[in-house]
Parts: sequence; structure tokens; C-alpha cells
Amino acid sequence: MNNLVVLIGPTAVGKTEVSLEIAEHLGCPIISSDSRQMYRGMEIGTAMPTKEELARCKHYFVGQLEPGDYYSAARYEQEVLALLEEQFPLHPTMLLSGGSMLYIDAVCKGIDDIPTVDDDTRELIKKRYAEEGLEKLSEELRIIDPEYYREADIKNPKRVMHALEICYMTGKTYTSFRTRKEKQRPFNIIKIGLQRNREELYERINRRVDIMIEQGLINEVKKFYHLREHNSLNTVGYKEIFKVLDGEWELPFAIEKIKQNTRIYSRKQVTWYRRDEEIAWFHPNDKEEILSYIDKSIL
RNA sequence: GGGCAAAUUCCAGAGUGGCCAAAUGGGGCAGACUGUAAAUCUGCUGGCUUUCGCCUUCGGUGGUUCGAAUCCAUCUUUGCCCA
Repeated sequence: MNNLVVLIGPTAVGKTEVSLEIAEHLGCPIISSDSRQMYRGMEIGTAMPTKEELARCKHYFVGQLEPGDYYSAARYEQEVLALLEEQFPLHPTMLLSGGSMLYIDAVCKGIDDIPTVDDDTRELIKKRYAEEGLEKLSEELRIIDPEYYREADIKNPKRVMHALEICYMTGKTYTSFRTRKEKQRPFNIIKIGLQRNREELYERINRRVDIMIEQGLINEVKKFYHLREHNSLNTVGYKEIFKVLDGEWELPFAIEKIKQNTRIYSRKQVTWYRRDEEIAWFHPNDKEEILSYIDKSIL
């Protein structure tokens, strides 16, 4: 049987190094599962693997998108599944590694087949949100799709807008597309979680941010200044430096904010992990244990 | 040495006699999450308690008052001004 080893863990925990060790041990490529490392040119700010690290084994989904490209978890699911199908004959055990949990869940559990919203609908809803406000939109959702309204996060503009987009575009309720059923995969999934105690993780985060600045994060961010409205640049490390470039923040303050927002991000990742019972947890230094756990879990 | 101003819950900062465990913001903590997710959103944030409620808190002490973070006296500290 084929296996997919899934390596997860909060940002800065040390996934890259462990992922390389595992890939080398298994002799397989690495499928990255990081929603921001997918974009070209964001090497420093997203702590993308270095040239040397990338040379150690083949990486997929790293630096292949332009910041303005549309992407989604559903697309990721399809592309990864296609890649796995292609790779399994050569590598019966593959490795997926990253911190973007929605993407990982899309691969491991599937995501409903909901149509991609066209630009016109998106613009229309966006405009209505700006002009009429969230209340109006959620009230409309209550009438069009009462079932979703009941369980939806009605205070979250993104959720309300997307549901309406789907209703408008398809003429059907958003609910009708949401089965939320977990898909079965034709391969064995082995989830490895990397964790450090909070103090240790925070120290690494803080240090990593300082290093990013030394490496020239500010110049990297400058390259993207004209693309700042894209979601791909609504990213920790970039949004704060944009404020510096705008003259709104002093650099030292922005650096502190980057550290703080990274810490918050790491915690949100951990929140997501907590409900996933399938994860086997290890300290990143325990490489031997990780590898032997993988070996004995492979089917 | 004299004068003035200020001391509030983790921080900043409202509150000027009861509606105050105390606005708001920040920070912290917890959570949600199916279409750009490093995004977006939510809740909690003195202690005990399931709720009711009880207890301790607004620099210290002592008063006034049925009742004080709020008024008075005094002490301490800080800032500013005059020497």
C-alpha cells in the first residue's frame, strides 16, 4: 500500500530540517503544504527552504505561484492528489510537510466540491459589502440560505460573502454544496507533529525574525509594495513592513509586531492541531524516534 | 525649601458619591474554521461559584457618609514650575 507521511507543526518549530531528514530517509520528494511559500520571491519573509536545502531533494509547491495568482485549498487538494498518483509508482511513501492546516486537511480529508466564484460575482458582492455592510448581507443570507445562516459565523464577512457568492452564482443554496463529508483516501496517512514548549518556540520565532531582518526582509518587501493588496501579501512579515514603508510605523515597532503576530499565528496552528487525534507528537530533535515511528507505521 | 499636578485592575487610559470588578484600546488566554486560511472571525481576561451571589481591589493610613475609585486629612512616590 502507498503511504503519505504528513509532517506538521507550528511555524519556526523546525519542520524544514526534519522534513529533509525524512525525505532522505525515505528517498522521496517533499510536497510542501505552506500557503505562502508557494509564492515566488517571498523567500525571506516566509522562511522558505534555502537553495541548499532545496537542492537536497525535490520540492513541490514552493515558489511556483505569482503573488497575484488565484489559489485555493480545493485546488491544492486536486493538484496534490494528482501528483501523488503520479509519484506513488516511484515512491510508495511520500512526504507532505507544512503548516497550512486547511490545505493539509483538504488533502487528508477532502474538501467539498464548491464552484469557484467568477470575478463578476465576486466584485458584485464585494461592492455590496462595502456599500451596504455586513448586516444587510447576512440578513439576505438568512432568507436565501437559512440553514447555513443558522450555523455560519455570521459576524465573519468572508464567510457571509462567500456563501452569498455561491448562492448568487449557482442559484442554489450554499448549504447544498456543503456535505462536509470526510473522503477516504486510497493511501495510508501517517501524521507526525513537531512540538516544542512554548518558551522554546517563542525564542526561535523571535530569533528567526531578527535573522530575517538581517537577511534583508525590508528589501524583499519593497519588491512587493505595488502588490500589497493581494492576499498573498497579507502575510506576517510583509504587512508590518508595509506600514514602515508607509511611514506609519517605526521599524523597531514593526519588528516587534512581526514577532508578536508570528507567535499568535503559531498558537492558532496549535489550536487546529489539538482537535486532530491522529497526530503523533515528537520533539524536532528526536530524529531517530521519528524515523523509526515512520518505519513501523508504513504499510 | 515653596507651589501645582498626578497616583486606577498586566499596560495605556476613562471614571469625580450608589447604575463600578470598574468604559475603551493594547497585551494575554481560549476557540471557530470547506475556496487566495501566515487570511478572517468569536469569546474570556481580580478570586471563589453552574446561575444567583459572595469576597478582595482603584498608592498607604485615618476620616466624612446609609454608601467612596470618586469627598476630607495626612503620609509616600512621581512629574512640572518657582527658588
